[in-house]
Amino acid sequence: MGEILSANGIDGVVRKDVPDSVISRLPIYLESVETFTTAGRSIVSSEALAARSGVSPSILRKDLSHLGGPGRRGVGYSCADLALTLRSFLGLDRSRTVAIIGAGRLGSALADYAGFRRRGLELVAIFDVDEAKIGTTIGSLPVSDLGELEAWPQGIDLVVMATPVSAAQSATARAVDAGVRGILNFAPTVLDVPDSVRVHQVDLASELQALAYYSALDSVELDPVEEHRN
Amino acid sequence: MGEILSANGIDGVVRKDVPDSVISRLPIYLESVETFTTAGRSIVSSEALAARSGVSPSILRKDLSHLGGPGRRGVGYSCADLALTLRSFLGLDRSRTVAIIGAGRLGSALADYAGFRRRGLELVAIFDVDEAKIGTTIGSLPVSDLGELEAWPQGIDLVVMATPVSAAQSATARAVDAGVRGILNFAPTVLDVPDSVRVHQVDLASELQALAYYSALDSVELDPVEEHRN
DNA sequence: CAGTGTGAAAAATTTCACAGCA
DNA sequence: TGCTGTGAAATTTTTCACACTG
Repeated sequence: MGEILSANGIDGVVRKDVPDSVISRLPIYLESVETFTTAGRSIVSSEALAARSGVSPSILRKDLSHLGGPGRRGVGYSCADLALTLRSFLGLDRSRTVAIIGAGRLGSALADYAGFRRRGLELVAIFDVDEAKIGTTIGSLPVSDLGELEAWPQGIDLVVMATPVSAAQSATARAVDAGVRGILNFAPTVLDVPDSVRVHQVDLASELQALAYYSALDSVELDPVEEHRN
Repeated sequence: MGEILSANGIDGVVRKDVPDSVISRLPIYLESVETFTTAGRSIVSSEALAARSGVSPSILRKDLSHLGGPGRRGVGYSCADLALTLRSFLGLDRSRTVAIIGAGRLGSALADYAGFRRRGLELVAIFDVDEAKIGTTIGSLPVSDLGELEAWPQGIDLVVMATPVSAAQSATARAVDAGVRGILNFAPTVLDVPDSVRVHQVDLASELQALAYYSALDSVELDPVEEHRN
């Protein structure tokens, strides 16, 4: 632990290239290992961590090997060390500023949901364009005018886009101008952004429609004793 | 168009095996093609559809080829036919019943969000265990006691799980007993279900943490003229 | 001809199986 | 001895390039 920083380029140099598929699972491992820590465990095996995370032990070990092999052979992973390594690797040691754009039902719900702070994220603003909403309070945060986004004092790292489809692209343009680096988009539309900005899509209806497909399938055989092997 | 039904096994026979990765994109194509229809287009090319959907044209064509090749060579895809084919393939021609479990902030917001009906989904119930919430109204639906889930008259195909982590597994057990076939889980925990039930996970904090990783990366070179090729 | 459909190649991801180290 | 770390194999997914058809 420490090699990670060099493999990582804390100053923005190289950062070993880790596949997206791996990155997307690391936060889940972090959450799992914290559950074990809370439960009083100090060491955990790849098998237990994988089970809690919903993946196979081999993929968990392979994924973690990208962080320099944070475990001890014949023993397992130290919960405390692994959590530290994961947080540092994900860049959560200095907490990231998050803003929600869209103070409607969904935006309001998301503002409450998910202990941001516990997970290394700091919700610093909620924006809207609706005069009627600006100035009202959600949780303990006031709703600000979207026009203030670009000049926001602390700077904003990440945005949760909770606007209607019709407003999403123009709000995105503002966020990009403000230097936002990642957008979690709940509007069911593809956002146009430069390559320097990453967009992850969350589409409730599409997810449900995909589930509908499987629900129509008859529960044909599915080798009944199927579980993660190895 | 019609071959799809036989490849599909409307009566629960074979249903050609289509990869999950493909299934997850079909709802997006459906949404895109409906946008074109609404805009008055009757024919659309793989290039235009792919651009609107955020994928490459070649993957779109390959994906759609699983539905029996619904396009016309030298011409493109008929918007109307393609929408019909997609809906039928996904099993959305008869609309699927959906219930939300958890009438907190998030559950309430999701109940409003996303025109369910327009997308072939029918929100039929919202459940909670909290006496104080049961009987109140969200949108136009009353909140029902979770105990009523199993005996719900219409039967429930899909569930959106919007409970706290602590309640998610027990609510899942009830849903499974009630014959639910798919669960969209917003609680950041892995649900234990039989193989006949599918779970898709949506984890706000994990998504943001993954974005945090990329936001920490310096916007190094990224061949600036990068776009979908072919 | 224009643009889909599709084998074949390439790339990415997952699984296997065991070497290596506490 | 036990469990991680990891090359190599297997599998899945994406891309390519062009044959095919209206």
